[in-house]
Amino acid sequence: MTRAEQKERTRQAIINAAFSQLSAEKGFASLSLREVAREAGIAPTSFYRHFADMDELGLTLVDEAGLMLRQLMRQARLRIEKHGSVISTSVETFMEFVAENSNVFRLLLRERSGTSAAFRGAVAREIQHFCAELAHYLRKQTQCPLEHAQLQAEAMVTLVFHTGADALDAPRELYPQLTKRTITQLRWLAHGAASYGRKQPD
Amino acid sequence: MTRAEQKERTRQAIINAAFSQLSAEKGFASLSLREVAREAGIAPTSFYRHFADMDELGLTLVDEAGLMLRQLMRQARLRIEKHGSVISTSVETFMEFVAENSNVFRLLLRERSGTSAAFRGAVAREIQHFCAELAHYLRKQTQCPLEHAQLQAEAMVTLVFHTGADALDAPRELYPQLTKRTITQLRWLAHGAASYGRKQPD
DNA sequence: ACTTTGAGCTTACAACTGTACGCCAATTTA
DNA sequence: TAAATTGGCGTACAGTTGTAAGCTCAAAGT
Repeated sequence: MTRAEQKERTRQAIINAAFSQLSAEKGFASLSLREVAREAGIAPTSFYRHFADMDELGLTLVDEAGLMLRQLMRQARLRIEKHGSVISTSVETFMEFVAENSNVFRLLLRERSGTSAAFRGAVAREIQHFCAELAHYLRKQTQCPLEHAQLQAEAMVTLVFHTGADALDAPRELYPQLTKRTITQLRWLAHGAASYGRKQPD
Repeated sequence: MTRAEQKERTRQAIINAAFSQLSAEKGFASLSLREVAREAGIAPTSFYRHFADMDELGLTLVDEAGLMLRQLMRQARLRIEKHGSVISTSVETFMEFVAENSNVFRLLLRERSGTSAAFRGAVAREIQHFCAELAHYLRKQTQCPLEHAQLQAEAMVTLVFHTGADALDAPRELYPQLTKRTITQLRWLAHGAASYGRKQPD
């Protein structure tokens, strides 16, 4: 089985090479097959033994990023159970994620509005997962109608993601301020949804 | 003066060529100087008589887009004075803008998280203008503290922009639904900010 | 032990990129 | 009218890209 093992290893080398070449100045679109192959330590044409396309690589990266997103949510839930305060804990956890995995978050952020419909769809699906889980959680907590919860979850995720995007261009010292602002926005939203909801059920 | 006149004309030809080559599948980054020159009807090297760089062209495009954004806000205000309902009128006006100028909106959306710091900065500035005007308006209307208004305006713009992004990939039939959802989110936010604000002034 | 498989390599090519250089011709200036 | 300026052109070059074709050779299958 050393055969398949070796293959998987260079496959990972390719994926790692791609991730490590992403940066603030370089998006996936401006990544070239040859560059990736070079950094992965293989010949350009060997790339095709693992991926048919750069697009296929990209979708793999998005999948991996989505996986990390789900881990993030799990971690947030754990912290909430211990620490209590739902909103602030969530935002803080998310900001940590962005700080420590900026390349991963940037990938999601960019390809969400990128030039490939397949990429956009993949990212949208990952974020939708995220929203759905959050909505489920909200519904348990506030016992509001499902559609309500979904709409609120979507807005929350939108606001948090936007803050994450700001964070990518901000020095670390500003993170507390960004976090605080976002927490306020989310509290407003939650409060409004709770009290306004009754007057306008649909 | 036919000299400068002619120059300005081909300059506009370049700008138009660039705009017309933007699409869902093609972002500014994947635009080539030669392609743009070809569509503008000039030789590749003639491009340099007008812009030092593709980047310089890009910043010009962003400026132009920002200008349209400000026109949009003016139009929204006019409609509000006639029609009343602030939130729904704003969202509807914005959705029309996105539908009719999708390439312009896409440019802003993409370069906001693009690979050029200069671009990101330029877009951020345009959106900040947008937010500031909205904040000014909110403050007049609700008489809340300035920081409050800015925070709320920022959240509103974030939510509306995000809906615009969704709209780019959605068939026209879904626009009313998207619009309705966003209006609800904005109402929640406004309501929450108004009532929650007193309890937590800062 | 023999054959098949397949990951990885080298070489090669055609397409495209940005841009340096120098010329032309028409407008503008002196 | 003579000189200077300048928008536009054609040519040319070096670099990069994706990928096709065919080889090698060690592991896996028989």
